[in-house]
Amino acid sequence: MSPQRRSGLGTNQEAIRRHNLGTLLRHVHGAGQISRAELTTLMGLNRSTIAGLVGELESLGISERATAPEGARQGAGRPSAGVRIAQDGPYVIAVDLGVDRAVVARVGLGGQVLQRAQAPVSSDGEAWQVGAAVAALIRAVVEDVPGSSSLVGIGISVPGLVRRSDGLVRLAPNLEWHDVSFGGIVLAALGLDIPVSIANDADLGALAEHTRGAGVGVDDLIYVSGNVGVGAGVIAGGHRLEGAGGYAGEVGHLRFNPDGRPCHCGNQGCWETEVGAHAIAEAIQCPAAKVAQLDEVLDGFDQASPELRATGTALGQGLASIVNSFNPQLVVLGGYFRSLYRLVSTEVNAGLADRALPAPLESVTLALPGLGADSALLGAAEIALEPLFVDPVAALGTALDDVQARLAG
Amino acid sequence: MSPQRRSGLGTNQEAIRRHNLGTLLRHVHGAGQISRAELTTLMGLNRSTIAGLVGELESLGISERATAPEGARQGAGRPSAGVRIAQDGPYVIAVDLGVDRAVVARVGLGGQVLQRAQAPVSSDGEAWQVGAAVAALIRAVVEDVPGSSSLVGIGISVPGLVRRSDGLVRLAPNLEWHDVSFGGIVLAALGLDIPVSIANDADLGALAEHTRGAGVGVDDLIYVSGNVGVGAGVIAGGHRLEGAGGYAGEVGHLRFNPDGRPCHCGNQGCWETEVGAHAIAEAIQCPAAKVAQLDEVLDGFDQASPELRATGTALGQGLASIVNSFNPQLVVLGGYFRSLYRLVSTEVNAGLADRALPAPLESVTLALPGLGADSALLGAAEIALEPLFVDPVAALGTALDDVQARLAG
DNA sequence: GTCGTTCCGTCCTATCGCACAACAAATTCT
DNA sequence: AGAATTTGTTGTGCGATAGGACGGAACGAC
Repeated sequence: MSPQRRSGLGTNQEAIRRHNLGTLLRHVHGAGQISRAELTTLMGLNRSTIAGLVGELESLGISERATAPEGARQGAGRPSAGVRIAQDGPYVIAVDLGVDRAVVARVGLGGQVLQRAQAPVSSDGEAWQVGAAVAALIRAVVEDVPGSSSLVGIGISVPGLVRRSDGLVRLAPNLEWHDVSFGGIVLAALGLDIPVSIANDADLGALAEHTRGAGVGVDDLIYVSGNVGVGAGVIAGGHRLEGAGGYAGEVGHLRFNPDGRPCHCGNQGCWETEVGAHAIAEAIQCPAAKVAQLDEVLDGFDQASPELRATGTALGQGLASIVNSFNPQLVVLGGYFRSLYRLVSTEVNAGLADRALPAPLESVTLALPGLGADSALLGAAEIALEPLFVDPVAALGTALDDVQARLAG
Repeated sequence: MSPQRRSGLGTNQEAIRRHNLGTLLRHVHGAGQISRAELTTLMGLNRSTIAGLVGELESLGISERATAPEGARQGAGRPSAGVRIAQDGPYVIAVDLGVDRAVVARVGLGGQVLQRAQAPVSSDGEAWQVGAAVAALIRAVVEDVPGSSSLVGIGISVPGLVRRSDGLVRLAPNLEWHDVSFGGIVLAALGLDIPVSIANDADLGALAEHTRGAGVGVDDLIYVSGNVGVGAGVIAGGHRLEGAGGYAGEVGHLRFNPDGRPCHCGNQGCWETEVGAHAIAEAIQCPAAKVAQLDEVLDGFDQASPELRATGTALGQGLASIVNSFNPQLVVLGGYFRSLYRLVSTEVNAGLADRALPAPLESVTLALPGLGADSALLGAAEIALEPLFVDPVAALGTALDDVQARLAG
């Protein structure tokens, strides 16, 4: 997650300071609270340098001094002063657009959800209607913002293909969107002009699980999301795998069974036709109206039917292709796969072990999300916070104060 | 390809110098010759800083001053002095281990093959026999090394799964190797102790094509290699995609046709059973003995049979799964796919267009390797050179002088 | 052919960031 | 209670890049 993927540029001293300040903040953000001594070890810098950086962060109002917690003494010596995210520090708005509902949260550094609101969204709604609904939720969520806090940006998670160059939603099958500039729509509905980042829900799930979920410290992981459609987000070498256009991870349309059912993409037998929500709904005879809440329906089961077990096998076998392709250390099963895996973990594991190559198989683990259903939401917060870790001073400079007043007007 | 994937470390001034010197060298290496003015623009540093870095590189004996080439004047002003790789600069040994032959080359900075040798390798040979053969080739290749040149390391390309933590060859099906420490074997046969880097041939093909082949400037590309087995190397975001163990890109065992032929991996209908060398040999009724030279056999055709065209379709359809998963900007078809694509490009393109999602499809291009059959060889050189770009001073410090004399003794 | 323009290399100085050493402070261990 | 240990603070030094002044080398116009 280091910010630096500079192409071939050189580094000057100004860049050092930016980078070190951003990295320091990233550590504080990741840990919530951390001592200066730990920072010294982690970053490999001198005590005095860390002191200078921490001082700058405090004078920016981002962090504040904290005494070490009671229990955790580890030896002799003067205890190290703690650094923790400030109370009224900068925050972002995170939006998780689902198939049938939108969740909006105000999230501070450290990943804490400070305020939260949600509302149902009709699946046949026009994009501008959804945008208006989201804008209303955003207004609700900034109700009680302290005046000194400033808004850094908005992050939006969308269940669809998002072009990374400009954030255009190319295709969101379940919302029936084609080429929708949803970021612009939300900004227009708010009457604001601040940085908006949009990305695919599975990509953001992977990011959040990597930062503060089941995949902390794991640099190669995949978040497979069952969310009506099936998609994956990939963290490779500690960085998001985006692909040339931003569409990497569309594993739902991996070829699975050439004689299988037709897929909405136009082909036949895509993996999604076997493990997608509609296939599972059919396996458990769930009415079509409740497909969007498939996870809750599945949670109501305590035993798996043979049909459902076959689905589990298909899930495992498809994961094998993913494991062979990406060789992740961890595969996180998100969306309704969370509920499904609880019922048919045996079949999933068997299907995976059956079809994966021995070498990639031995290093991979399946896991459930550490963030529950909030992975994508917190991932949206992460991408909105990202500018702070690249250059804290600049990001705070463009952040917006007094959002509540501006939105009221 | 920037060296910086520092996890969460800070940067000190020493690191700046290292990084800038390495980045400068990387630019010279990539371009062969480049002017200081261009370096100033590319790296965003001051003229005087570039001058200092170039001076250090020259005093290290890595680069030398060059006058600008004749034709290329672009306007008024004093022409900028060129920087070019020194004549007797450091070099590496690159080894490309194929199924039936080994190629060894002495490669200098700039990617120039200075000397080259090859020999057939029996496919049922023990690893130590192959190691001895490779060692003999290495001795041949350092015959005429100038005394002032020093050897930085050895890079080896292997057609199999290589564990990245220690370079162990976990599995090389066509050599029938299991858990072979080939780097150690070669070093023992040479009686030397220098850095050895080993990696999968497709991974190295991707790296070389990215650095100096068909994918220069393309940060998301995939090199699909047909080399008896089928594998892929992935460059994502300008960096190698290695995966947790180093096994990423094993696309030969993607599920393709569940009712298909049995694969040596134990499953049925892997993609490799449709587009692997044995399948193609069958389609063109090529005798089993010539499977290893499939590319030459295919080059003898000038028209494709219906069976071969079906193989082309299968190739394209399988590529669609890869394109959907990785969203590359470029797919380079290496190994015997080079020859195959010349015959059945129509079918490959059609199969890809048929099965890939529109969004990833629109940004992808198929291409032949810019380095011909040398992709993996030059990729092996690249990984061996890598330490020079991370820290030129340190890498030169551990480099070996007078290799010829040491190997003779 | 000469002069002006333009761009580049070289030298010197300034600025900035981190490392280092010395000292003071706050705990733990004996 | 005192020694030992670790950390925060402060002042100094080193090193890397930036910036400006100067001279050199080529191009273009008159």
